[in-house]
Amino acid sequence: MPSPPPGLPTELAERVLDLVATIPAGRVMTYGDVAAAVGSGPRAVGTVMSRYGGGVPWHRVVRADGRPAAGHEVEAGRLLRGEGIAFRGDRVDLASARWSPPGRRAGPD
DNA sequence: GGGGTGACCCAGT
DNA sequence: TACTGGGCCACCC
Repeated sequence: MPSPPPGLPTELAERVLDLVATIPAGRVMTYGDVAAAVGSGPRAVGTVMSRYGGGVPWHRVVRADGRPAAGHEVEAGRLLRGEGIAFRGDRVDLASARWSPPGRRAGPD
């Protein structure tokens, strides 16, 4: 069993993790995108990821400039390349890899 | 209740 | 492209 981090996950953390878990392989989202989707700020998302990101594809969440999470550039880059994500130097090519969750508005309901 | 910290974002230079 | 300053939100002491 993976050792759970100290402190219990908050409601915001659950929303962030749930969303990140839905990001398909080969695609990425920025902290800002995730923040907007859960109705919070990018700093808060970063905090959540640093504390509870271990259980989700955290490498699929990158900064607004396409660079992977601070302190995990190498690890994230290795995983992302393994998923076939296009790179521009050390940064993800957001133009082709950026992803957004499907909005219920567009679908039948 | 107040202040510090952090896997951030944006605009300006 | 790199650096700086201000703003943003949640969590911890």
